[in-house]
Amino acid sequence: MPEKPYNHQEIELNWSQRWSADPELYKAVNDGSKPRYYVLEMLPYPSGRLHMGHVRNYSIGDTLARYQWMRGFDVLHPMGWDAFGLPAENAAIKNNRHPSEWTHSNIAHMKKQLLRMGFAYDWDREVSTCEPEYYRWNQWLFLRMMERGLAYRKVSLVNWCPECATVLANEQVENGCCWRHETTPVEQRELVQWFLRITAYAEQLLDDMKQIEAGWPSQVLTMQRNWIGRSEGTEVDFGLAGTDQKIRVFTTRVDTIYGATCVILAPEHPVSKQLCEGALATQLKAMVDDQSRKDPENLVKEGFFTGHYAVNPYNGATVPIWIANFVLWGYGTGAIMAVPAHDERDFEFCTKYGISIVPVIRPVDGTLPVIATEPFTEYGIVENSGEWSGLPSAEARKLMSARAKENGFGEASITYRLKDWGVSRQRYWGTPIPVVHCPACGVVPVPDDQLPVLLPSDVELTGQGKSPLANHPSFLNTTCPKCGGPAQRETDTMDTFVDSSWYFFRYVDPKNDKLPFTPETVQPWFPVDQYIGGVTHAILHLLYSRFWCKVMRDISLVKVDEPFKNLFTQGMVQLNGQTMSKSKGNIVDPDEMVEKYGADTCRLFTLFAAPPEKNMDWNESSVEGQYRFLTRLFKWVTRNADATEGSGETDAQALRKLHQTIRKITSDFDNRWHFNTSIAALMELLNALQAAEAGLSPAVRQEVAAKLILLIAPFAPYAAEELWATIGRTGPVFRQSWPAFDPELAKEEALEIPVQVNGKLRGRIIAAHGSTKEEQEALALADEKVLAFIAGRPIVKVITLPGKLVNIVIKG
RNA sequence: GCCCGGGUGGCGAAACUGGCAGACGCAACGGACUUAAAAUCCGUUGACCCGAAAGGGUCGUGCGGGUUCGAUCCCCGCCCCGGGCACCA
Repeated sequence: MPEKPYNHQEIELNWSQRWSADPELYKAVNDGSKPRYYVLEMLPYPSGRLHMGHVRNYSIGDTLARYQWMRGFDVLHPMGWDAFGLPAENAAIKNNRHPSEWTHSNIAHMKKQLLRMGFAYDWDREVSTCEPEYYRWNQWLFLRMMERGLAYRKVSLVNWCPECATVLANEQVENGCCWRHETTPVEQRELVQWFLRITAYAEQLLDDMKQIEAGWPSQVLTMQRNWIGRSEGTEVDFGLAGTDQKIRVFTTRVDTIYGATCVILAPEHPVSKQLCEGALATQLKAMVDDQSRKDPENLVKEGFFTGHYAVNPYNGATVPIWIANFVLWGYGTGAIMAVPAHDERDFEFCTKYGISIVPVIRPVDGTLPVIATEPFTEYGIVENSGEWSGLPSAEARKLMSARAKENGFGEASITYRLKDWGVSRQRYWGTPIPVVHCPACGVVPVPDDQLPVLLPSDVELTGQGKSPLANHPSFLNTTCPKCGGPAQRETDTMDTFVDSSWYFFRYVDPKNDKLPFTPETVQPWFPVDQYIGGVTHAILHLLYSRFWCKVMRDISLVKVDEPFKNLFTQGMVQLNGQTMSKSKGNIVDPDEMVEKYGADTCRLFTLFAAPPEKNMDWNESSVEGQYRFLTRLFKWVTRNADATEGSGETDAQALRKLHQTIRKITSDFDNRWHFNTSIAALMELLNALQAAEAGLSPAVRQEVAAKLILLIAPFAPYAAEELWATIGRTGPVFRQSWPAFDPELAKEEALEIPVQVNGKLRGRIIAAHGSTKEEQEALALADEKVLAFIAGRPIVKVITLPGKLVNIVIKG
């Protein structure tokens, strides 16, 4: 056949249409006849258009999915939409479009883009989290958590803009002010909100890391470990002088408690309010609302004395009670004892306010330090501490905790940095929280058979006032499921991280209307074999998903402890060293490149530019190279596939390169996914084939052409499919077997071995396969160039790695 | 400040982790084809030095030390870039 030109537009549009018209094409068989393989990529937020980060993520996943199909697996490769969220509401307010309409049109557009990229998804399993068919199961699962005490209400602080009279998300607070009222400082308001008790699973989330250690990047596990922040210490009750009241503090250094010179409360601590009257109360409110506290890096420690005193239960010492901006309400007990002699923060604070400094720990090999310019924060020997004096810190901590317990003024305690997950959002575009507030019965869960609690569509979004659902009377007013009396619905919706915490289970059983999914259906596919996504989700999404999985295990929906066996975190796509983002206005749209060069080129380029785990800087200059490569490949295959002439003298050479390439790419897939080197190997192969072309026999031309198509198929599916059809084979190409490599054919004719003299390359010898160490040494020592360098000097020793290297060490 | 990554030609990178530094691609330069251009094809391309040339030599993987026959790779001390955490008591 004559050489054909590579017309990417015609080829890709043709196959794109045929693929879209065939819903069976990418379906998982799911009958157990083949081993299963679940490839999962993080589902996108439908912001409007695909960006390069998506293209990179999905190119990696699609390449893997196609490879696993060719390896004979029954592959599950689904896609969906993380469709609830604030941007839809913002767009609604700005452009007067309904969030639903905005979201659905974005999904339609982005789906078209995904199809155009040639990604092989089983669209029958598409999940969109804003549909009632999906979010009703958020509600159902929420109710199960309520039953188990895992979902509960408590008072918590929210950002409040007095101008809009509404709650703001953290993203809507800019420089401590409202995003739409740049001069209006944001206040903190107390609101009763819903929480999920993830802290109850803190230990399991730590322990079960063992199960996924082998398949997850250690960096991600470390980040999660730090996030959970397990810390062993002691809780101690200080007395409030003149009353029976106690103030509980948490410390990891109870061994330093004789050096405590004040107690400091977080501004939000209830006792703070109690102790502050008049001018102090005003000062307190200002501190609570102070937005600069959210930027700890630049926070200047400030505080004030309450006029009250606390009593140290160990020695009866009376110390002043302060309130300070650096003490966190959300951690420990929200109150600390300050030991300036042995803690840097306390030192800084107490020095500033002239609070006394009492050293009580001496270094193991020294005397009690003079604390003048810096605290001594290490472990040492306890001093000036009554009966505890002389004990090493570690031992004192243990014994003193035990004493607190015995005497009823405290106990050893484990504290986590991890907090319970606040899921209430005073927003419209999210899952309604399925409870009813009844004046008679209190908080009443909506019964399962009344789910879903539907989000009404006719809601006015002004961005002002209370939660939008609270202004919708027919949604708000209902009857109590328990007593039948008039009641009001909860108007908060759920955090969208809820939606993405279990969608990958729903993919397996997406149309189930009895349960979130049937356990037996889902079980064979779990844990997910390979999850792929950005490292940006290393903490929240992945931690919530792990938590959710454990909860579902505890209610017998799933059997696995961990949802994702292997995790791959791709690097970010940057532009000039900066993350692409809307606010920076440096987003690159893939459409242009796809239009000009085609999806295959775009995919190859994305994979070729850098190894997938590394950040890549977007620089289109090398994209031409990928297009040229596909063009050359296309032409080579079409002009060789049914050639009838050729001597065959270069056959062995071509087959050798072919099998070396198969070996190389197979190992890249199975080990480290450095697809940049896989593609480079394919380029080398094509270069070699072009060089050998004139001497190839017809049989080898055909064989090599066919294998070449199979090798490129996971990376450039359109070109591969077109070529496969062009050479008269039956498709689809990604259902063919991945070519096997033959080690004999891949073997080099002879060994070329570098020879060094004193570690510097001085020559090369050609040795036969299977030649001995001695033979190779003899060859090296007979080599002219090598002899010239030795120049008759005495040989100290010769180091030979048979088949790899000879190094001759000489004197001088 | 702490914890991870990373630093290799003009650029993206490779070297499968102690054994031939720079594969593959981009860009650049030279040539062929062309009335011309584009496209395509062929060649050169780390720096410096010797040589008319073929060829040869020295240096070279952020900087400074070390281990080793041999270091981009291991160890010690720095510098720079990226990411995460950061008053977590």
